[in-house]
Amino acid sequence: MARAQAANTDTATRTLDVAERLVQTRGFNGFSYADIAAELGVTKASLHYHFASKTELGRALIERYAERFRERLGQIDAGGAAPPAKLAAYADIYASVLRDRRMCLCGMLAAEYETLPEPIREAILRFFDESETWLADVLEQGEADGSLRLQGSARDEGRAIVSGLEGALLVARPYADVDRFETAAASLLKRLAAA
Amino acid sequence: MARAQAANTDTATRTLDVAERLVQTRGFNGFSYADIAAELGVTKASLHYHFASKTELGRALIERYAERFRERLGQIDAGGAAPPAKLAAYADIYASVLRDRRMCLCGMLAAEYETLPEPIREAILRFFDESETWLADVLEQGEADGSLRLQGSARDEGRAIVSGLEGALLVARPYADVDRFETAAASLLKRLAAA
DNA sequence: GTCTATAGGCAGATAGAC
DNA sequence: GTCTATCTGCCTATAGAC
Repeated sequence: MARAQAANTDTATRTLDVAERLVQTRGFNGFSYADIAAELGVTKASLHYHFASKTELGRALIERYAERFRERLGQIDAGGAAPPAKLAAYADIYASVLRDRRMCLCGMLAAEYETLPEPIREAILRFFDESETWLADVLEQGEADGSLRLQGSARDEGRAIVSGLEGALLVARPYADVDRFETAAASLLKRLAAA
Repeated sequence: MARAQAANTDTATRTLDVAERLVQTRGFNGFSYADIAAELGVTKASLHYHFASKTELGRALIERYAERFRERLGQIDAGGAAPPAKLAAYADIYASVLRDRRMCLCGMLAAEYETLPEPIREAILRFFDESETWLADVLEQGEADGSLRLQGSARDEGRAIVSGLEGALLVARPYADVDRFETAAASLLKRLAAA
């Protein structure tokens, strides 16, 4: 993991890549070490060398996913767009997940929440909390500069956006219908546009 | 199943009751025949007598769930309330699911969609289709009588409501926070209220 | 309709050689 | 860091007695 490895091709990273896709498409209870091993052409024992337990693998998965999500939020902030455009860019993160025919990693894990070990549970809640905090900030900016009009508190509107987008992903995926998602997302954001 | 059984206490019915709760809380891949058998105090073999395969059990589960959902929609219609009140009653079906600390059965299965056998997949899509059709009707009534104001088509607004409520359930459940759901649901419906 | 017994497979995980 | 081999336990499902 350290040193000058070929960054994206070491076994640990490739394991995370495959496991991430499997969780996002099949759920944490819908794949096994054997699935990953077969796809990478290694044995299950090798995987256990890098991630001692499935719980540890899951924790690492969320951590990397949240970190990348955080980076994308930082890029949106750095772009300096107006609040409505920031919200659209936020929704487009979700759209890109669906175009990959995946569910949001943490949305999927939220469904399985009751079956998951404690370290994973905590990480899921932190992920949603971060999104909600970032959205609340954007919504407050928009209210301040007059580009957005909120009906409830920034916190509550932020929560409605997160859950609205997660639900749009959840339902659109069985239909394999990106338009279905786009329409729901647009309707979600439209109501915040200033009159 | 037929005859004059004590309606709600025969093994088939009790199996459906327990399995339904397990799917709604843990997912289809998160429980086993052994879990149900232990809770009912019978053996796994007995369960297989009533539901030969887990797939058959799942199909029966959705069928009963959809039928009961259909009945509740019928009751709302029979109540003769105005469209905005009908929407609130619809959202309250979801709230009652969350109060039971459950996810919508079909929302849970939507997450696991890719891992599910074909008969179950079909039943999930039919469930969402029915809700969307019913909602589109209510929304059109509301637009006609002036009690609701739609921004998009009735079909699209209906879809946004279904996915918005499913997402609100999905995210609120890990937080075990009914208020979180209520707030998101209210915000979802408020924007349809006539000016 | 429920039971005992069991088949056959896959799960997550570990020991120890290389 | 990857392998072979193996453990233990659970999974869905079936056969056949009662």
